Amino acid sequence: MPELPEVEVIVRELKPELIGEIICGCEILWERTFVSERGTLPLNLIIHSISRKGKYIVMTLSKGALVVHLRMTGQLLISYSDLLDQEHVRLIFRLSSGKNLYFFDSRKFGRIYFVKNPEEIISKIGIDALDPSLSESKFFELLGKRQIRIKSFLLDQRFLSGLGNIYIDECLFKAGIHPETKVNFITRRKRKKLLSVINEVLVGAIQNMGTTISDYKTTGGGFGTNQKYLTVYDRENMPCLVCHDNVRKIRVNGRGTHFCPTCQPQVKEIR
DNA sequence: CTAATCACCTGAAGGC
DNA sequence: TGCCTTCAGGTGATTA
Repeated sequence: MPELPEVEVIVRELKPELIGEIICGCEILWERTFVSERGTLPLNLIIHSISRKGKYIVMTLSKGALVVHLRMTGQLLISYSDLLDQEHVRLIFRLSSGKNLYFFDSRKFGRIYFVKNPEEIISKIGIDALDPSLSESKFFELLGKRQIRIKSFLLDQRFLSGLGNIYIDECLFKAGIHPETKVNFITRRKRKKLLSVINEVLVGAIQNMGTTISDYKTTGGGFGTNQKYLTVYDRENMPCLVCHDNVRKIRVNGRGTHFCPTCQPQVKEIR
């Protein structure tokens, strides 16, 4: 569930804790969590910088980089105490200051890659949804004349990265676009609206420290509050907060998709 | 190009 | 209580 805002909050919390630290130990408790050519992490590398692209966390080291994807249930938590006996610990980095960086992940989907160059991973995904260089014209160009449904487009990280199921439903509601609308049927006006809504929704969610539905926790162990402000996600059969029509739930690309049939009318396709 | 399905995993929730 | 089924959703691979 961590999407762009949750990952951004985690990155902001990790920075002051980890930059300058030396990784002096790495214990892998679930093999598939850690991916690298050698299968192990060279020790005594310094953490130089921490950044994010889409839902990936990038930690550049004095040699190579760690790239983390939390997928559904991954959590990065920092603790001085020994949490080895806790459930769902998949990997532990021991740091020079005595701190430990724990990777928890109940569903084991999360991955930590060690690569020479983070571009090996992050060049495969599209521009970050909050990248300042994402102009209207660039966004319009990405949308283009695709026949794909808008929800599928936003789920596909190769076009625009960072949005996941929850924020996509929220953005499409606020932009008044039905999730099954084919991209090429979205007017210029609506495209413009969609981009500004994506910005508002993501920035707002970061201010609220993310959305905690089930597993998400910040690195400090805190919870987000953005779930209090969700308008359609997980509100099936509840009244729309704008028009009081019932929120509907359908499946798009196998994902539960929530929308208001009145605020997000289905576009009549010509021909 | 687009879409559907499955695989990867576990825990929570619902039905009986 | 308890067993069984379904659902949750990020991504990649495979198939239609």
